Amino acid sequence: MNLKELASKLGLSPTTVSRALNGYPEVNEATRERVMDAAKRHNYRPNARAIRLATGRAMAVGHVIPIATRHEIVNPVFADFIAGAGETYSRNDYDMVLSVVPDDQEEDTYRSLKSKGNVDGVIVHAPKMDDPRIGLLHDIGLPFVVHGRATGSALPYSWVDVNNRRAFLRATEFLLDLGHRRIGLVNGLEFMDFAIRRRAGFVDAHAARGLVPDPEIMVSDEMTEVAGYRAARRMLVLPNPPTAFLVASMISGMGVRRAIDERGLRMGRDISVIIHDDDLSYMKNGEDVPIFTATRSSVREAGRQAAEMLLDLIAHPGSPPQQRLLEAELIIGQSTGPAPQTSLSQPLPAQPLPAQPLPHSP
Amino acid sequence: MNLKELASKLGLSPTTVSRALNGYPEVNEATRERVMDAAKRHNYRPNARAIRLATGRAMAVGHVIPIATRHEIVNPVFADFIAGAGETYSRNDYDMVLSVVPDDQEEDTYRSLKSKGNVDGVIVHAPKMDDPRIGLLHDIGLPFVVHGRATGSALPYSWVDVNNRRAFLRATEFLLDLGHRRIGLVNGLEFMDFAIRRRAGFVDAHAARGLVPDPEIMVSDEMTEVAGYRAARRMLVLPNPPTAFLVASMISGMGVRRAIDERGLRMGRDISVIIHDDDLSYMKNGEDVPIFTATRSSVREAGRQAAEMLLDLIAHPGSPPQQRLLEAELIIGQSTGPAPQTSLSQPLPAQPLPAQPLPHSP
DNA sequence: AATCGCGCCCAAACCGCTTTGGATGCTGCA
DNA sequence: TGCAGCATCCAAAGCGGTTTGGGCGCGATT
Repeated sequence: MNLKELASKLGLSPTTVSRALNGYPEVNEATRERVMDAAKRHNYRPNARAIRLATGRAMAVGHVIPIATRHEIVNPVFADFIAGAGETYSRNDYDMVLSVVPDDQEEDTYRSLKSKGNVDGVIVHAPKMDDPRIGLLHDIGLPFVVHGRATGSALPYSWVDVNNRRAFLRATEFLLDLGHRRIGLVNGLEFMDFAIRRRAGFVDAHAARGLVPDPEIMVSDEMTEVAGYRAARRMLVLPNPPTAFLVASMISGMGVRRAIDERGLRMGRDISVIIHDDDLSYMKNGEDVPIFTATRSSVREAGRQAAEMLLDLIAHPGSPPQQRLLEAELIIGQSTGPAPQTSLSQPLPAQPLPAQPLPHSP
Repeated sequence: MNLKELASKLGLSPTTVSRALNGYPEVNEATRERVMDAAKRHNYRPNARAIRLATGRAMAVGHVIPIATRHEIVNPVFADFIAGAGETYSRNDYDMVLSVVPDDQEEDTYRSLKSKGNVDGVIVHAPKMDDPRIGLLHDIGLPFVVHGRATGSALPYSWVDVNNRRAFLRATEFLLDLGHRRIGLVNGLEFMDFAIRRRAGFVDAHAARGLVPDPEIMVSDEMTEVAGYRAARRMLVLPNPPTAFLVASMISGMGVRRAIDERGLRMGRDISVIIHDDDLSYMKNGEDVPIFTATRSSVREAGRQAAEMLLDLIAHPGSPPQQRLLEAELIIGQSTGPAPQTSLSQPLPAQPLPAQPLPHSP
């Protein structure tokens, strides 16, 4: 059932039917109702391909996911962001198209998306310092919103980001207020923009009290359970181990907790831990009471907002770039407490460590 | 730069240019090269919207992701599956469109995808017993491949699945061979097809040796860290606790491990654990040596194969349904060992449990 | 010499919508 | 009465490709 058939069935021209369905004023209300009714009865749904060609709009938004042989973007955070953005798209009758491409083809994918007209705009994921994608998208004139920011980028651009610096600043202050003076930082990879900002917040909070954090207990690595475990493990066997950890993610935090457990220490009593919680739908930080004290910010909500911003940009071409900075809240859980009075610098009566290679901090 | 412009620049008709670029035989080889060359020089890329309308094909595959207020499909496994499927699509110049919709709109979404012509086929995720989507898609004539199977479905349909029953059968046998007689099952939600099959494998392995597993130590719940922790915790305080656990996922396994650590037990020595490992890209089961003994099967590879199957189905309409059963391999890690000689039924000199509500098995 | 077949190319129809540019008839006002 | 103005509808031209149905020239066949 297409427009022409429906029109002839109604004894009307395709023009009028099209206008009736799309709410144009130059059609009699009685006629419109008749058309609407017939459309529903015959289950008519206009062909999306024809609409796209006729209007010149793709009614679709792209997300490019580079696949590397090394560490991948395809991470749990990404999935939840996509879910949030997807909600917005389907509410607005937009399609979400995902392009999973080898990372050396990412640039060409954006060019192709634009020139083939597959999408009206894109979301840029996981920005790095001086991210080249911003200049590229600006050049080819494809509307975009960055999830995060790209420090060092000269051009203005639209973004939605969490105030990562402030979040880690506050978390660090909270630990300092509890009396902790040696805080281990288990950060994400510090060529990622968000990790850079978190580190800055961590350092600044120290600096504000005349302290300088020890580089020995600041680690930058992938946000996996194993990496978190290794980082914490290494720090805990130092002569002067940290009394608290600030950790980049829930998953890393589980690794940190494992290292703590393994040493026979008790999280929240012997060692405090604060994580960043992206509020993932399938990885809740506890149910009624939070397990970890955390800086929390819903990445799903960020997805919704980024998508809304992009649709707005698409609807109003030539409008200036928009920005939105979301604040993380500090959730107090069971993993933090006052710094222990007794020095932990003496070897603990803990279980011997199982034989495993001890990686060094990168 | 569109076809017409390119044609006039070459002094050819659009017909010939189109044919030259698409490899049709009725064009002189010299002419073809001239066209190819000009297309490259002018960076001509045919408009996807026009192609779709003209050919009547969407050149796109849909994935519908229902969003529930309760437990969500948007899980880590899903993300990796998507990544695998996405690789296949982009290699074949297909788009992947994700529809994130409230779960009560899932059916209408499939209808709409079909009648509006957005996609040429869909992948069905997370099949349940007697899944109604199979009948629906069959009725509306939209090609589809199911990731998993739907026990009880009468119609034949295409699917890609892991041999979940066999995987858990072998894992259970392995534990029984090690002398374990009380094995706790920490399963996924048992209205999901894969969880039903895993349970069957677990039960069948017992039955083959004349054993009947104790329902008291078989739990079905979400595959989260917290749920895994709670399930294991509850079983470990039983008068007759299990000496081994068979666990549905890596994340659940981390919760189980936490419960074990908390009791002061040592995984692999006091308690054995086998998990199912979906081989997620960002959640590796160790690096050189596996942490957990595991039944491993790459969900990403399943995504690739499901996508390939679907594209084949689309390319050959009317061809019979295809099926593909992937076998999981049993990876021996550090989390399993012989059943302890001494009975664990006596209360252990472990740390007291922190006050927390003890949920009962559903 | 007439015809056939083939290689090569083109004009035009078509895909299913939107949108421009009228056409028609009726009302209201000078 | 004449005409502008408005409400309502339609024919046709697009969007940018693909595909059908020839057309033309030339060597080979009869």
